[in-house]
Amino acid sequence: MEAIATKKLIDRDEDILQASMAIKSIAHPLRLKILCVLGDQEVSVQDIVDDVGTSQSNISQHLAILRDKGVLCTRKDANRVFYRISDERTLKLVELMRDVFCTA
Amino acid sequence: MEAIATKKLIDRDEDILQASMAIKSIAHPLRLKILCVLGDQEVSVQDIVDDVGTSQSNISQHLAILRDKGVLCTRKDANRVFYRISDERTLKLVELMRDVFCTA
DNA sequence: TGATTATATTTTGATACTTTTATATCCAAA
DNA sequence: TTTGGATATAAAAGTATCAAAATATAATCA
Repeated sequence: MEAIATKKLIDRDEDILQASMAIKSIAHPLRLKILCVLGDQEVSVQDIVDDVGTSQSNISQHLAILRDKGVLCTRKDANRVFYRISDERTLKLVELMRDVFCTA
Repeated sequence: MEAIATKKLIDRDEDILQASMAIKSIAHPLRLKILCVLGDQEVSVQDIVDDVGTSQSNISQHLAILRDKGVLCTRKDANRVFYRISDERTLKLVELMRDVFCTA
């Protein structure tokens, strides 16, 4: 019972695991909101805290998760840290998620 | 400190919650693999079990999660149930996830 | 009817995740 | 060199998720 004209999605289990872990880091309301607040810009932690609206500690921990998965990267300037989205295609991903899941 | 030319990603908290819940249902290795096995086809539970490789009960639980979030839909034929991906754009999403997160 | 195949649901114990609170570190300005 | 703002880390407590096992439902067949 083989597929006839199936597009290749992800075939290696290793890749499936890696992708699922990265997606998991995005699949939390606060972390998805962080991505939406960042957009294509560089934003300081304090500004993210103000926009997203939870404690600084909580934001910092969620930022660490996104950073550890490679979704975000940082630049330090004096005593402030600026976060931005590492790969601009991540924004396309968020837009597509919105199109598919938010237009009910 | 306002953004100047930021694209609108997801602005309503309600939409962010809905999107994050749907993504969360995909962000598990077995469930992502189920999507990859399905592709654009309709596949029976038993065939999914054979392809993905875990117990029938476990697959059924994961299918229920994807079904409840609207990612999958079903058709029953006699005593078998066939699953397919509800919205074909979900496949685009998986492809983009693969491109962004699996090409390191 | 009784047996068999296919799928779904419930329960349980373990593990992982999230939030909160408290504390620590880093850096610049005074 | 102390002070205060900004960020990170740690520990604790609450909550959610997971896989496995057992059980249940539903359709088919003998």
